[in-house]
Amino acid sequence: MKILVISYSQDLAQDIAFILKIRWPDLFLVHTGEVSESLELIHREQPDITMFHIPERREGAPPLNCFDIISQIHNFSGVPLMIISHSNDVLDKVKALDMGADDWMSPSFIPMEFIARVNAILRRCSPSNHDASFLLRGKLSINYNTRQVCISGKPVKLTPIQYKLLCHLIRNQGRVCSTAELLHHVWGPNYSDERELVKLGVYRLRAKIEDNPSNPEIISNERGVGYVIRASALSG
Amino acid sequence: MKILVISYSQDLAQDIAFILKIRWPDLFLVHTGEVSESLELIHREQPDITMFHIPERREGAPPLNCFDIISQIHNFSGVPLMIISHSNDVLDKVKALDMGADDWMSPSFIPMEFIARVNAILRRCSPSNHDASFLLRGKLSINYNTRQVCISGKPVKLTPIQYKLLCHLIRNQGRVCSTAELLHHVWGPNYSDERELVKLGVYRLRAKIEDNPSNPEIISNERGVGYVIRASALSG
DNA sequence: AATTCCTGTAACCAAAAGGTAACCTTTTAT
DNA sequence: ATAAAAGGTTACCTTTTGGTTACAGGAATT
Repeated sequence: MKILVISYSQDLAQDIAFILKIRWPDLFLVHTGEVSESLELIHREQPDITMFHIPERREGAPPLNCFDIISQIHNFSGVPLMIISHSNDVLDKVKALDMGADDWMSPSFIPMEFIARVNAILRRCSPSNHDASFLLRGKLSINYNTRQVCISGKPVKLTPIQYKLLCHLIRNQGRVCSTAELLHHVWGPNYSDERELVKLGVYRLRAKIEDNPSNPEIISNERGVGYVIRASALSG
Repeated sequence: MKILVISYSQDLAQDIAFILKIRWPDLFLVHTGEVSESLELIHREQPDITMFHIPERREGAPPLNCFDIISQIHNFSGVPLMIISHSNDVLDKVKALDMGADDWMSPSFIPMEFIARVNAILRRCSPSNHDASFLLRGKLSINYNTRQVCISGKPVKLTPIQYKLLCHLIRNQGRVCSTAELLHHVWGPNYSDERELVKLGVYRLRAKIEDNPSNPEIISNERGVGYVIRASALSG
């Protein structure tokens, strides 16, 4: 996954790089040079997504025209573009989006939202990338597109019920999900008293995702209530 | 251009419809009914984009789980989703985007920005974006003009259904397409329970494009869900 | 008119998944 | 200490699913 970050603020570039590393430890490029160089870089590197930080103002130099840049890029590349700009002017935002930008964020973004939005764009723009819609929590990763689940990098084949069960627990990570709740969400609204099923379901899921199923670390039981994946459970 | 708006607030639905009419005077649908009906509507109408307004709170009824809805929709459709929600919680936003939403806006959006964002999503997701007249992915090539399909350079003659099936899977490469979705897209909206057809259709398609049909490498099955062409499948 | 091709129906089978029930183990309450 | 309850474990059975084959009706082609 090749990510190109173009920023004229050394600090912001650093910040973005740091954030992106959380999710894409391997590949990214940061550039803080001149516009023409940046365009050249897009052309040469063919990144999967480009983040363009438009500076508020540059001393000496003429003010950068964000729209010119977008249109220039789109002359030779269909690369997904995320604009990062201080401007609060809705007109700027609208114009940028209309000209071909895929999203627009303020530089004071919240890292998690930033990553999520990058993800959303990548998912749409490079559906061939099997990494595009996925969640990484410590040793566990889930790709919601391919429904592929990995534990410590190793792929695990889950049945539909097991997959749904894991997703629900992950989605509600840190909160104890009652047996009745799991039954309802995973098995469906027609089930309500068959709590045996949850027991077996968890057992079978554990058998596939726990290092030592008889001493489970990921899915823990809250006696008399239900099951939970604690925040600390996936760090190993 | 078919736009589906699902809202539980009659007022907001009206507002959105009004705004959308500025840009797309012709086609749109608004729905304000029950969740199951809404899903059914997506299934039947196959909109190009869906706006989902998550209500703040509904009296009497259990609170709507936005994430469940997204995940349910993605079980049978790859329709682009824009979530409209009052929630200011970044975690909600991130979760929704991670689960497959394409954008997230507050109901107090500025109309122009709303339109611009819908535009941006459509630009990326609309089919016209996908059918360059020619596609080359590893060993597979498709000429959309002549409908000529080649595997490792060798031309393959596909029947209409087989061609549509392959195109849909390729267009959604990396995403598991549910049996229902395939049935709907390939066979048409009048089919909904004849899952036998998909089974046979895939079988016959495999017979033509797989090196070893009884050990398929291109089209893989996701038990209990559907079929997918994985990103890695065409490299050979 | 004859033939080929495409599509859908039906049936078969093996494998996978899910469910039932029993039994064992641990925890909790009396 | 003992019984009861909850959860873990196992074995077995039924249902579902997907791959496969055969066949027939209808459309398209010759």
